[in-house]
Amino acid sequence: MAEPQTRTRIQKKNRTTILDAALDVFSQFGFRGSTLDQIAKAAGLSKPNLLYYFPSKEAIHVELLSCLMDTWLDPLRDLDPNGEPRAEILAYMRRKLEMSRNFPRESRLFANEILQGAPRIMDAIKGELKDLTDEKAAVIQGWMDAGKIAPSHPYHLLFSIWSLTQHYADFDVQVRAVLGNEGDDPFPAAEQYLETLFSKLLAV
Amino acid sequence: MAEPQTRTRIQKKNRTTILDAALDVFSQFGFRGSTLDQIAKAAGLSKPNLLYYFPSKEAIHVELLSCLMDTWLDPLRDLDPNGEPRAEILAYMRRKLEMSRNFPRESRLFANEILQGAPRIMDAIKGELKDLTDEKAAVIQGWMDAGKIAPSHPYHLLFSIWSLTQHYADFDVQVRAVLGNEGDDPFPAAEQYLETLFSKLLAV
DNA sequence: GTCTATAAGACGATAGAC
DNA sequence: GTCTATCGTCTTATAGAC
Repeated sequence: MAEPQTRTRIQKKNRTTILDAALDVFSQFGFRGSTLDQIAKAAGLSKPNLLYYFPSKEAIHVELLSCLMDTWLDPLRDLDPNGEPRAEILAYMRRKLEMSRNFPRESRLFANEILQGAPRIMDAIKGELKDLTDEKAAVIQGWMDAGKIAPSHPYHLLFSIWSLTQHYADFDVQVRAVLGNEGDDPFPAAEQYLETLFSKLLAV
Repeated sequence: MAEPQTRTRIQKKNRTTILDAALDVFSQFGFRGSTLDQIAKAAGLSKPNLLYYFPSKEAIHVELLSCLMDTWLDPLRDLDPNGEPRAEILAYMRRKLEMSRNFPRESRLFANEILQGAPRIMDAIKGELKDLTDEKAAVIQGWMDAGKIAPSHPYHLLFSIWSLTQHYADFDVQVRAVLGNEGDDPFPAAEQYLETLFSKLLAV
């Protein structure tokens, strides 16, 4: 009963610490390739202490994935059907690229899960993700039909935005190794290139 | 001494069977997430028998990766500096997309290795891959300088071909889930879309 | 060459002291 | 809440029969 807020605050802090450490590990090695020992060491806690806050290794992973899905779709949700079509799509691309820059671990966690056949996230793929994609693809198709942007394939247009932007998070070590000077930030040039690419694609 | 060719033929056949099974498993779960039991079961052999043909789990993985690098760069090697610039780049994109269609497991094996920080392939990335990329980026830069194709970033142009084409192998289950009718082949529409995309990007 | 049996250690999870 | 100790299982690799 004494200081319940303090206990809660410590609990939340430890849960956050564990999830952050787990994101480090799971995003790199996937679910099967990650161990509680690695996560415990990264979190600076003992292994049994992890399992005091989460019932199992899988529960930690599931928690990360469901948190991820919530924010992962935000950039696409913000695509405004009433906005200026070309500007809306370019702004969506920029938001996705910004997510790759600011949340590369989340992008790699997602990539790892998809590569493994999406066993723990297929419901969300066929549900939330597909529903939102269907909705926004219809908006884009409407813009194409109205002659606001050049006609192409709405779904593959969205796929191309996903793959091009997530590439800079998922294949970060390759991008930096090929560009050399690995301390340099590849994102400014990437943004400029992608703006050119999509501007030309969408121009009527 | 009796029938050495037969023994060799059996050995080669078993090595091939093991490598094919290992490709199935490693491409899905990565190195750390895969087990010899899975590979043995997929190959229809016993676990000790695997280790009769390869000294260790890591040796199987390394063998797969070095075989992969040999063929992975072929499409880019075939980019002809003396060809017609726009046609050469489009043909390269088509060759890469064809590799994603015909060798999706190899693409996912590569993606898994890069996601994990490329621990067993970084030398090849900084060596063969970077050298070839530098060489072909210079060719593309030359074409841009000569006004044969629209100016952009040669390296990011290559990155965009890699990410767009490999996406259809690496994120295959997502692509099919979002498109619905998962038996349908997404590659024809993908090829058409990517041809449009790069045609417009390169047009002077 | 292929198998069963097993060593030696890593792994997820639990028990119980503090 | 956090720890040490430990259980039972999984995993890589080896030993040795056939």
